[in-house]
Amino acid sequence: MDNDKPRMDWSIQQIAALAGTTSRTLRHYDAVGLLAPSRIAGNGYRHYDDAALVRLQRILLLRELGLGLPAIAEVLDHQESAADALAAHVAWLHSERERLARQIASVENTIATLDKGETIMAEKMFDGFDHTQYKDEVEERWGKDAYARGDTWWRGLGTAGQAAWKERVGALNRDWIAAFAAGTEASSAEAQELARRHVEWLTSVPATPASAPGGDVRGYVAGLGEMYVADPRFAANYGGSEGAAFVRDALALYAEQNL
Amino acid sequence: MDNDKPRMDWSIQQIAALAGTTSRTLRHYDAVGLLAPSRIAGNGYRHYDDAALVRLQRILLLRELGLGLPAIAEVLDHQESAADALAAHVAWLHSERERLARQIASVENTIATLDKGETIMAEKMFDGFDHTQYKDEVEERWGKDAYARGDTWWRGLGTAGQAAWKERVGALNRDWIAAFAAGTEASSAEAQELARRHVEWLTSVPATPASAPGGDVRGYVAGLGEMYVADPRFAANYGGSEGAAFVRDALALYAEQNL
DNA sequence: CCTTGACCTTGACGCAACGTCAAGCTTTAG
DNA sequence: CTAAAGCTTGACGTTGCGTCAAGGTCAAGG
Repeated sequence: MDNDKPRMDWSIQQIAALAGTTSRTLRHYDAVGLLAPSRIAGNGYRHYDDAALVRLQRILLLRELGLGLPAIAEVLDHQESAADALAAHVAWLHSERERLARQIASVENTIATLDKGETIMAEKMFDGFDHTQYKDEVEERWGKDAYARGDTWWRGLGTAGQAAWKERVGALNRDWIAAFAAGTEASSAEAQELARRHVEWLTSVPATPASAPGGDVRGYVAGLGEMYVADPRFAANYGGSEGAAFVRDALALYAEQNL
Repeated sequence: MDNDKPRMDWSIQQIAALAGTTSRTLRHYDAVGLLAPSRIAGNGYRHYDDAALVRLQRILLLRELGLGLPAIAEVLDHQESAADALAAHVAWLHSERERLARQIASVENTIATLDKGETIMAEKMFDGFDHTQYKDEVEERWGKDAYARGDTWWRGLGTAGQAAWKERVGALNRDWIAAFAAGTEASSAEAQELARRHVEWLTSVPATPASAPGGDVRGYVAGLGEMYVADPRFAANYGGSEGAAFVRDALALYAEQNL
């Protein structure tokens, strides 16, 4: 008879205990407009009824699933179809998990390197990179002038600058290898971000057409990718020919879409 | 000849570019004591040398691997063996990845539930147990004093204790429902084990006669079983009246044989 | 009437790691 | 000489509350 409409009236502590949260959280939700008290007494005390409890339960459920408070508000207030919101959320969760996988690969890679060669990172992080080693290639492909300019730039860096630059290359290569080892797609956002970094790196070297004012950056990047695959010395930097192919594909796609 | 001792001196922007980061980050590292400039000019400008660059490179490498700045400082300053720190870190990464996996499963589970029956997550209401909701019943059946004691006990648990307790109730109820759904007999070992857990749970609540020193535990348990069937609010916790009847029978048998 | 003591209120800082203005001084290029 | 860079410190914003801090409210007890 009188239980058809349960007229509940809880204090902030009580409803917090009922829902398994804290009063601070309730005040926070009130502050951000996610859950207002059903009633505020003359003394300023917050009071909640059963409708508020239902909403609170839903909020906490969605929060446990990892949604942010704004997203929760979207679902509860503006008919944002919980299923859709959760579907989008689960996609984000998957990408996060993949990111962790890559980072794990990267860290384990670094640990292995540390265990093997005790050379702590930085010094000869990238032993495979000897500037003059590619003198002939550079001259042949992009002209003597290019090499001369590059050489001047390189020696101008000083040993510290060179170490820094090599370290940067090493980090980039490690990330490429990690991404490849994790089975990342060349078209994925991660691979494309690597491609962006790669191009950024290329254009920072004044010895290449990529950094020339009117240079054909796009064609240069594409050609470079092919060289990575064809030349075993380069391919070695990317985990062999397959890894290099992965780099090439990612670079090609990036060049096509962004350059 | 002259390159043996590189005497470098870069501005904040220059070293930032060399290392592939921003000047803001450099100032931040200075502020938190992770990397101080090698020199500060009379005009207040920060200047960095090659030693600072090496340190910066190491910082950025470790940061890319996901370490926090305090952890990085630990590694760089107090011989914290990079390999050990990274090993601990990779363990943390794995646990995070597993957590994401569980969350993904949970979200997909919820999505499936939403797709099937549109019963939006209201079912999870009350976790099957709302303490104050049954105030009247408790007072009527076992006296006002009992409710007061129970309420005191309940609030004395603290949020953590309450959450744990509710989780326990939830697990018990889920197991009851699962057993009922599986067609388990009330007299079976499984059902009797559930009944034992149920009584154990009841006697842990000081608000009931079950936990009183000379209380009539047996009669209490029997009466409680009847109430589960008669009261739809309780019955709902056990999969409807039939499920509740199953619980009642199992409890009655257990009380008869063991109490 | 006064005092606890429990419960309530509104601030406001802290956390991680910077991004992003903002206001103002210095140096360099034209 | 002036405008454009480049530098400085200062401070807010981000995510979701935990954690004091200072003080008002209310029922019970001396």
